[in-house]
Amino acid sequence: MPELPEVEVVRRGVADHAIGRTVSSVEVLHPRAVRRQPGGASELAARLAGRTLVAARRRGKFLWVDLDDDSAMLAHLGMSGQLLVQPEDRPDEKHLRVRLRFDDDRGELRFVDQRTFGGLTAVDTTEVDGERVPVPVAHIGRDPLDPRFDLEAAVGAYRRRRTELKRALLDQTVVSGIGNIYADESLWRVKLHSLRPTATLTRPDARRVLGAATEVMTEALAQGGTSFDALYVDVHGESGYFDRALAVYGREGEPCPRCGTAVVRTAFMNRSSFWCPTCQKVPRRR
DNA sequence: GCGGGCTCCTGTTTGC
DNA sequence: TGCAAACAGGAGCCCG
Repeated sequence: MPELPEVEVVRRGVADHAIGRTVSSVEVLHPRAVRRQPGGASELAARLAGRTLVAARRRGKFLWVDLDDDSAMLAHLGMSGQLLVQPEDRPDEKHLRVRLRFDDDRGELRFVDQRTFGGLTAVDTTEVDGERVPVPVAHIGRDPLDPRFDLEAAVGAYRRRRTELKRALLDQTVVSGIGNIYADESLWRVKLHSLRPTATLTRPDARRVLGAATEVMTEALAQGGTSFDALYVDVHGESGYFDRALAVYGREGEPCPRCGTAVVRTAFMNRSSFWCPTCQKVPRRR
């Protein structure tokens, strides 16, 4: 699943292969990929045609390209989305959803998405906290890799919440970029339980868990970078992120790398949490 | 305003 | 062997 590190790899690819180019046409092959676009496929095509891509930017798991008219092309990869720069004569991918052609012959940009949780939209931008961002991103918090990320503000925000720690980590409005995989890995690193009430977190606890999230995503980014192929804007998972050093995620029944206790999986918000029952004590009061 | 549960979707895996 | 159910999960939306 593309989380922050994978989206950053894609952003770099878009920056290298698509910036400075001018869109000539847009073809939508699946309406669900543009379901968040007011006006649908025709509106997306109308807003993008003739526009030049100015800069590739990211906040958390949201990726966008600034256009030369102060609007933006916003992409979210969802669970299975990819942005690929492909030669025009390359056969269409099975799950190709949107195709952007340019007014040059350096390949087309393809949005490919098997499970269609992702999407592409052309949107207005707005000023938030001294920075122009797409309107649908206005409520998304800065991610820990953002130079302007405010750690102490995030620590305070977590401690004010009346919820459980993992829920808070997955909430993109406070701190963005952390998904299910990195939430579990971060909690394991600092020996905290996913159900720990955020109200009982000490400031050092909150700093440690955010520090761990930053650390694990930085490490994954370093690995994701190595799988980058200059021919593609590549986020195809298989090669890139299965050799990540995951301690607990997806490792039910395997020994905890720290203490050897079998990793446990529990249901959480219609998905899974992986954790070590020895290192991560269940909070007494919930 | 905030918290929490539901929903969307499809290929793969698991279980009977 | 074959079919059906479970599973994966980000984020918008709606309700209390």
